[in-house]
Amino acid sequence: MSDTPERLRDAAVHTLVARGIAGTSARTIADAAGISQGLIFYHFGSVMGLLEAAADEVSVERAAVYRERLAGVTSLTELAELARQLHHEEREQGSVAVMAQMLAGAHTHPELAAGTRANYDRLADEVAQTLDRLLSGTALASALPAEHLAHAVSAAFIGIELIPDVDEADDVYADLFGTLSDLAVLVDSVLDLGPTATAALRRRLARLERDGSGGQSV
Amino acid sequence: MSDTPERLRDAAVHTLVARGIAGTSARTIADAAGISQGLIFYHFGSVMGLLEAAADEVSVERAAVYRERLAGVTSLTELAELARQLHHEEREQGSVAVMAQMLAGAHTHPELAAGTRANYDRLADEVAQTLDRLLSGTALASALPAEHLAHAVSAAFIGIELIPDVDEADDVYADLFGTLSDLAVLVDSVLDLGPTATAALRRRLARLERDGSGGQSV
DNA sequence: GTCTATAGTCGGATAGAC
DNA sequence: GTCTATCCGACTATAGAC
Repeated sequence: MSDTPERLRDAAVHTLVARGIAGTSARTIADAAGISQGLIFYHFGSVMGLLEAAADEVSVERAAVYRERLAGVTSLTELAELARQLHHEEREQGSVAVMAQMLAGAHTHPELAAGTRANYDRLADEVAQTLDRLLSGTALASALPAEHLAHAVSAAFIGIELIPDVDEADDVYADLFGTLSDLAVLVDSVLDLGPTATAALRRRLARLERDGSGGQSV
Repeated sequence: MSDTPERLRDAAVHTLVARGIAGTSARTIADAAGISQGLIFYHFGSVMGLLEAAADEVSVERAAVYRERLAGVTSLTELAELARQLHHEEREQGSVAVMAQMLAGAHTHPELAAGTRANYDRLADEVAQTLDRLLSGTALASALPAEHLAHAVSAAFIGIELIPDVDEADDVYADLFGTLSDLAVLVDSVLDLGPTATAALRRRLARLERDGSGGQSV
């Protein structure tokens, strides 16, 4: 339990989540780990080196958990519920909060951009695969590309971890995950409409796509 | 054109967007403004004071623009298209990018949290009012509460401004706004289904809401 | 109001003892 | 490997000349 690099990575994650990128320094991390500051440079070369290593580790660990949990999901409604659960766990492990702070830090230290983006993609890919499994073959497969949808959901997650709960009364998170549930229930319901309505929807979507007023876009 | 407080606010916004919260200091802002560093403390008391003033100003300005442009929107598909346009303008004015960096900074400087959250709410409220106008009275009014949906969309916008475009080839933004369009077209199409399908959808949503497996949630 | 100069703190990173 | 001590640059903020 006294593996120093491991303790430093953990302390880095904790400091990043608790104090933000602007409050994360060799000294604040070392204090959190109860270790001498110089060891960061001995083990990781630089503070940024430690931050990258810590962010990568937590990203890989959490992506594995996500993959396992996502595998059990059989509807968008269930997926929205899982999202809410994962968010609660994030409070402790903080992989998305870490990512948000690293993304903000990448504006200051561009060398962080590539690695952080890779971590973001790792998460988004897991979501994309699940969405693809749920949507492919349905009437909405072409109207709602899984990969694009996964990007939108992932971006929302990043944003969610940044928005502070100022007032105890209004719980932003309840609102946000409520919306995900609402949308999921809606799409599930649409998918579950009778054959007549589904056919009508297909025709309408096909026409709109042909007219180019939406769909794949750009 | 030589109003010093104004020049400092502009320089603060520019620095925040270009260099991130961790790279924004009295010196970097003053350099961007071509002005002595001490003036920040004379006019705003502290660096944080300047950042708050700058973020507030750009938030109020942009919210007014949003209000005007949103007023002309008549469908979700149009709304998604407007979102894409506004994002392009953000690159210069940067009100959402500023907000993202301020939110990241609020973890380091908790005194920024309340003001930044207020700026976020100002933006989300404009979106909520538009969504309410578009959705109220439709079959989806109760299934898709405008205020909650506005939170999700706003959070996604915050996240979007943070995600870096590492590879020139893959344009994240195209994906993200493509998804918004996809979703908007889908919901518009659902709203535009014939009376039989709409009635079926209403029944299904009502049943799910009664069973408590989704809807308003929490 | 704006400047230069400076005090005092905190940052990244290194050297050397153990 | 880990520590203490230290260099030096950047930071916030203030003082004082103009």
